[in-house]
Amino acid sequence: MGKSGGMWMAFFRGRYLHSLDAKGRVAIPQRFRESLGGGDEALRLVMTVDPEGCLVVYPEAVWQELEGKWHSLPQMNDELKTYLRFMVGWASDGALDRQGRILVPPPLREYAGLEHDVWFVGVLQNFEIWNGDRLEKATGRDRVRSVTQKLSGLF
Amino acid sequence: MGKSGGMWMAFFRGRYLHSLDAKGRVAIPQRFRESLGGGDEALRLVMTVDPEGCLVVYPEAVWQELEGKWHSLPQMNDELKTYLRFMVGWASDGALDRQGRILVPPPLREYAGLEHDVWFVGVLQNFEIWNGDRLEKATGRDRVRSVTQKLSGLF
DNA sequence: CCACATTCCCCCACTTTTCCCCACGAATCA
DNA sequence: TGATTCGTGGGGAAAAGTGGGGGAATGTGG
Repeated sequence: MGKSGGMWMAFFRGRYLHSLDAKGRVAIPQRFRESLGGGDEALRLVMTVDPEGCLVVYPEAVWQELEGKWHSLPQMNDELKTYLRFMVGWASDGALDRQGRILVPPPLREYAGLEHDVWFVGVLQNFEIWNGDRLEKATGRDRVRSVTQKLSGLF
Repeated sequence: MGKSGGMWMAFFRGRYLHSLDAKGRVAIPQRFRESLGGGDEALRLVMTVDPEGCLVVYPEAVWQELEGKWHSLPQMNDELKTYLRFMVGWASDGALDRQGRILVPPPLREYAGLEHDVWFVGVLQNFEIWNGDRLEKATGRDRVRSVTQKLSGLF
């Protein structure tokens, strides 16, 4: 399922409830691990923050692409600097341990308000890690309905 | 009827009452299985949620087309992010087991309020899975009547 | 340069979930 | 009335997630 199907793009989909243990570790959903990297090698990733109040996780390759874009931008204005201070300043790169877990650094844990229960949410190219209450607010039906209305013209 | 008639399009039609077992599995109506995939191969599908409070199931091919469209849009847009968090964030892809059943992941089960009895409703390109009470409310005559009036110009 | 504390990561053990298989009963059709 | 199809239920192996002990690495303060 989702894995060897052939031309099935390696997108992240779905939501999973996992638990952050006392050491600050959390297991990446198996489904996401499959989308993370080729074969059974490194599985490196980059984690940073999102203004919505959650963490965002990119496969290393995707992140590098982003950095390339930022680096090649013509001029460095204040807005870009603010943006980079945010995205890059919070970024933490790492790898999965042998049990498929990552260690969430304390500052990121605090930023996203992560306690014991955390939600993983796949959004195609990357996935997010949420505090349950915040996620609920961000995906409430009322909000989704209005957004759906606006976007429905696009497809 | 409906099935082998020749140029009969493989749309989903009709409603069926099935039961979710203790393990969260439910059999896909045979009629729907026929419309799902070519021949007797994979029969892969993607299940997600609808703001109305039910689940939506797409054949894999239909879903991929949607993802392709989303993927081609500017990913930094907040509204798109909210939309993806909803549609993709709830998505679950899988295949039928040997008895033609799917496993409904607990979060989706809870979202749609699915207990033992669940309704399958075909709506052309995809089909939905409903809690009985919610379905009744969503398809009440009064509501349908007013909607029908609004649409009457379209066909 | 050397204790000491802290952090991180490996390994192991346990519980829960998922999935594959077989079997039964009702309905349908010949 | 026998055979086939379809929906339902459950056993059991495999996989995935969780928690904790302990050693290596890192960093800090004398």
